[in-house]
This record gives sequence, structure tokens and C-alpha cells, in this order.
Amino acid sequence: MKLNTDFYTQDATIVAEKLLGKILVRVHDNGETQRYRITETEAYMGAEDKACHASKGRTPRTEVMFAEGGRVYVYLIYGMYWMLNVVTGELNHPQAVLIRAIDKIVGSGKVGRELKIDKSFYGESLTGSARIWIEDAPDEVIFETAPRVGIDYAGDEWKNKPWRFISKR
DNA sequence: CCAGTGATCAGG
DNA sequence: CTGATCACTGGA
Repeated sequence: MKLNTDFYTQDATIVAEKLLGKILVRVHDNGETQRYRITETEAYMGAEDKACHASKGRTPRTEVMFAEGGRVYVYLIYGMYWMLNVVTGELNHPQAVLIRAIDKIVGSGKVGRELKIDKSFYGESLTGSARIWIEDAPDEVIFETAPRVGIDYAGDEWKNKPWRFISKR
């Protein structure tokens, strides 16, 4: 069953944890369907969080994070990799969860490449799209937490938050 | 270690 | 317009 708006409007730290073990579904134009279990996520927690893009203010790129949870936030990094994020939280609470790994595809850049994510997914509704959504899964998940990756610029307080969630089998 | 690669944003 | 920066990966 597709995860609904009630799920996505929770805080990013909650959603990031609960997304572990859930099924990410991607349907291509030719009908080919990919299904992957989400195995690693990171939470970005709003305007306060120096590691969150939205802490730099409301810009065309960060705009979608201010929407109610349940949309896709994508951006290109280093001119090569599309980062796939899920917008979470209530309206005007700019939060998102980065999908870092799905099954054997470990690495946020590889995830975007594997699923053929591009700019056209910016703002896509995860509750209403026919080409990308996430389904609930009953599996119990064992996970550990760790600091987030690649955010040295954020300062110690935010850099050290254990907001990376890694599924252990 | 570091090159590749291009959108994005603040500043003139 | 310019130039710095970047939630990364892959190859030396």
C-alpha cells in the first residue's frame, strides 16, 4: 500500500527512520518497473538545521521543502548526480529525507542514476504520481544511526547529529 | 589523494 | 555577468 500524506507530514527524523525497509517503486515510460527496499536515509530538519539547504533561505531550489510532506525534492550535485529526497513535515516546515541507499545500490548519487531521476521529478507528488512512490512493508527493521555525510560546512552542533539511518539486513 | 561537471545563488 | 560552492563517485 502506498504511504500517504499522514506518513509524510511527520518530522524528517521520524520519516527517515520509518522509511527503512519500505519499498521504493519507480515505473518507467516503457512500463518497466523497479522495486527496491530502502536501506539508508538521512534527515534534514528545517531552517534551524545548518546542514539543510533550507537553512540558507527560501529560493527556487529549496521552495518545495516548504510544502507539506509527500513530494519529491531533487537537485543536481557536482554537475553529475541527482539526489533523491522526500519532503516531510507540515506546511512551512522545510524538511527532507535523503535516500542514500536502496538494496545493493549504496550511495545517494548511484540511487539517482539507477532510478533515472532528473529535474522533471522536482515537486512530484509521492501520493499521486504514476512513476514514483513508496509502499509500506511489514518487515521489522534493525538499524543503526550515524552522523550525516558530506556536511562539514554545517558546524559541529549540526554535523554531529545522528540523523543518518542505516538498515542492518 | 583529486578531477570531473554544471546548476545555483550571492554579489557587482 | 562572474565566480564559489556543492547532502558525490571513481580512479590514481
